[in-house]
Amino acid sequence: MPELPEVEVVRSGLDRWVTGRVIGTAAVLHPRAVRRHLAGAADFTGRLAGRTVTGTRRRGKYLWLPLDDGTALLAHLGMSGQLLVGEPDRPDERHLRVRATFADGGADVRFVDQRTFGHLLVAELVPDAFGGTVPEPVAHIAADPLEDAFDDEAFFRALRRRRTGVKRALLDQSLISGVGNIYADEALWRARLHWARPTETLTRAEVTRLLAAVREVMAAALAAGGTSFDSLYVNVDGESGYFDRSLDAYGRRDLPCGRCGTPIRRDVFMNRSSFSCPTCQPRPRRARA
DNA sequence: AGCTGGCCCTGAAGGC
DNA sequence: TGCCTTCAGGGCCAGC
Repeated sequence: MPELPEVEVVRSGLDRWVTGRVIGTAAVLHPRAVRRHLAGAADFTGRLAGRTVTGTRRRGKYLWLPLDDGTALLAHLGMSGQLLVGEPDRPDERHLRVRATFADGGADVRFVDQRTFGHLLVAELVPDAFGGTVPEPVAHIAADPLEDAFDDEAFFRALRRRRTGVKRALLDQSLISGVGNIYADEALWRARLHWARPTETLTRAEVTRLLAAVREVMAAALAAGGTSFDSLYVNVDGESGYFDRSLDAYGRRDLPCGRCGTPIRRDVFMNRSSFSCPTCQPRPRRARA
């Protein structure tokens, strides 16, 4: 389940392979992979043919390749999406959805996605709220916590205005982008906050602690090449990261908390798992799922 | 307007 | 053995 660190590993891995190269042809092998490209698969491939890739960019969990005509190839990996680089004559992967070849005949780029929650599209680059440009579908999301543009004070004020639980807020990409279920649980564990804590009761010191925890856990995951909890996330060479060995809360049901030894508990809300330490992260009297 | 829950999708794993 | 159920979850959107 790729979150910010995993997407960044993919972006940086892709960079030297694609920057400056001219796209030859693209092929869509599964229509669902381009379902958000509303003009359809033929328009999608038509917009890529002959374009030069000018770089690689990322915000939160979105990754894009700016093209030489003011558009960009945008990718969201969803739960199981992979962008793989390799020799064009290798066999098709089982869940190959989109293939892009290059005019020089060298290594191609493939979008492989078992669960089909991921997608690709081509969109115009538009100005964002921070003086840069982003693909149009990315314009509505917040900066991610590793960007200079992220405003800690504005995040604190937004949390105080909300009437929801802190984990739900962490997963809301319009407040802070790039955080998914794994890093939300890890950051809350590090900051000793329960997932159901009402955001309007958070103090400035707690939000500062939480943001520091988000940044620390993401930086550590990045350094380890990302997390691969269920082996579906891989870098452009098809290799898994090993940060899952360093997880303190996520997936550790009934295992001892690394700080106090209390068994980690698993709760279900938002139809997903939340792992926390009952001692370090006591449930607030007033809880908001 | 802000917030919540349902839905999309596939394959692995567990239960009977 | 084999079938059925459960689980993984990001983002969109309907509806309250």
